[in-house]
Amino acid sequence: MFKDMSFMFPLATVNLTNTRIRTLTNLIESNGGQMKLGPDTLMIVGSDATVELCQKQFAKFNLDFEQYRYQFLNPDWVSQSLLNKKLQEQKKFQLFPEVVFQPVLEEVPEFKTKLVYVEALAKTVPVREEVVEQDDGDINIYNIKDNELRMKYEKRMEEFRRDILKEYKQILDYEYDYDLDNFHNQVDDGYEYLLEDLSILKKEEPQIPESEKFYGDDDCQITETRKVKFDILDGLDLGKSVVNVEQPILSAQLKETKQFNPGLKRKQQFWEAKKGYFVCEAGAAQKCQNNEIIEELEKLLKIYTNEKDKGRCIAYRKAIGFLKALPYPIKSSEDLKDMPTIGDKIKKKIIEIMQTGKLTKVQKLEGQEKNVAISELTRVWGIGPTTAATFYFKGIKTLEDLKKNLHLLNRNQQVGLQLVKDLEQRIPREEATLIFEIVKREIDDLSGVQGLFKATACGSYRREKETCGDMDILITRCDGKNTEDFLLNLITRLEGKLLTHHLTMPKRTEHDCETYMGIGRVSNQAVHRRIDLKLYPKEQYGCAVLYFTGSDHYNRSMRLWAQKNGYTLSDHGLYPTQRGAHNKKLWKGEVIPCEEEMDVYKILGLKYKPPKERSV
DNA sequence: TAGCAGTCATC
DNA sequence: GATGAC
DNA sequence: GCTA
Ligand SMILES: O=c1ccn([C@H]2C[C@H](O)[C@@H](COP(=O)(O)OP(=O)(O)OP(=O)(O)O)O2)c(=O)[nH]1
Ligand SMILES: [Mg+2]
Repeated sequence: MFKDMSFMFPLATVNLTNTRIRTLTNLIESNGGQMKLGPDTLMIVGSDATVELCQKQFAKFNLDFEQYRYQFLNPDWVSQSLLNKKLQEQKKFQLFPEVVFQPVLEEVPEFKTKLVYVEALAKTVPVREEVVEQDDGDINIYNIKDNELRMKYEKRMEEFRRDILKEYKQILDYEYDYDLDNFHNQVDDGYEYLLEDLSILKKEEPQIPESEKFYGDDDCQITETRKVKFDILDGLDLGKSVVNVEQPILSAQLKETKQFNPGLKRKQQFWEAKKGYFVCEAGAAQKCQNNEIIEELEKLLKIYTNEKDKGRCIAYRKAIGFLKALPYPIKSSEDLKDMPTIGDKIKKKIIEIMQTGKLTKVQKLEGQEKNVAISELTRVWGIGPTTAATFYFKGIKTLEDLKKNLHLLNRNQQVGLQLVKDLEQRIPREEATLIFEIVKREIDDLSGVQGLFKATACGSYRREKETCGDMDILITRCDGKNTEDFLLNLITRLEGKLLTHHLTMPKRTEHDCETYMGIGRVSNQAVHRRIDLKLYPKEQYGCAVLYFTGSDHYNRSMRLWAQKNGYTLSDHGLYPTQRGAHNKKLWKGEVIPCEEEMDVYKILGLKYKPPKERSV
């Protein structure tokens, strides 16, 4: 129940961008408040503390909180509505008719749109930005030769145009229950259309001198969306008079990334110069020289993880990764000059650490009751920052409190709680080896043929760490044949010998992989350990070991590099990928076969790193 | 100002 | 879709 | 929080 107060804003009058709304949501929700965002209103429920927070945050935004606070609501009503999930359903919060909405589309760039002047409406409307390959102009996909067919087609196109315009009008008139993003999704659904066809005229593009233009490897350039409503042609017997209606244009025309990924060369050249910034290229330093700084920054990272401050998490993680790759110690602020990932704020913090050995910020935050509680609660497997925070606001602050509230935990969390003391201990390498041996023996016994299945111990074990947080074992069938039920049988056989608890059972994914997560121990007296078993088909082995060996930050770095170079890298494979504005995926090609880790490094143009050097 | 890795399981 | 995990 |  929310005994506290609540207030709401008509979004129309508050200049809150997406980013700001996200910041605000995070802030409020991580402090026990609630925030609901409707298409036109922003509602906040919380205590006095929440109000204070909002005031501060608004001040940071340079906004006067009091001016915008619209009204207080009856807390009982809000409690009821939240409990009944009414608010989520009420798109417009019609229960507050006194709120006057004023459209300010330009001021609230809610969606990834650009503003386009629509002549027919005599208004500027936001239109989602899209890019697509432009062919050299010779191929006209509406190349319908038969006149009658053409007229039929054009008639339909006309109707379609009218519909779209009507919808746009509705949006603008607020008759439509609008959610522009959704609207575009709906339009996307089955439709493809040309902006020109909607009489939406583009603003003049800025003139780029010919010398600065880049037309891509194959003299083609993505400039604008070219869309066709596919089902508009349904029922028309077009014979062969229409080119390319069968396939979406993107996949039909962009066969070879290298050839058809426009601007890729320039992009790759650009990132090549910054290759050193990627820790996957630099690799971990043989001996880490900046442990003191790293330890302190990691504390801050942990705090921000608990606070769910995604942006800062990323920033600190990158900075830490970079320091781990640095082969020399930082001695003075001179050393910090021009270091990537280390900006003004982090630089200042590093200097403070060098001078005093610690951070006042950490001291301040670490001691706060809420952070203490969340750190404590997230020790349990299955409880993350959000769950921990909700527990905290229910007054559950320690593991002891959790034990009294077992009904609030799911099965896995209960196991996690029961074994928390065991699971947070790291595994000595010898014991890890023993676990691996047990699994390997069972694999051979089960398959009946020595070496038919290959098992690889990955994770920190493969990176030659002295202790491991858990066991990560990757299994593949060397002859590439069917592995139906193998993992399940393996687990059943290991139940008496190693495994004690199951967390998730194997299930085929769309990529033909299976994952088991569980807990086991080498003897009845031994400590319980987390054990992950993964079964991947042989074709995916290269990418799978690469992924499962990590470290997590190393993976992210490598995947970012792949992204910047026109690929997508995952545990299943390496794919050529074309991205448009805002890194939106436009096209994903066929998987590039990589049976070995080395294949991935070669294709990405990165130096091979032995596992040991991947501990960034 | 937007994006920051990519995927899977569970609820 | 949110959360948590690897 | 950093960066294109
Ligand atoms: O967010 C993540 C977490 C993990 N991994 C990969 C890399 C990692 O090496 C592997 C196994 O994960 P685990 O959590 O076991 O990490 P680890 O590197 O083995 O360290 P630890 O010693 O804590 O087990 O899975 C990721 O790609 N992303
Ligand atoms: Mg591990």
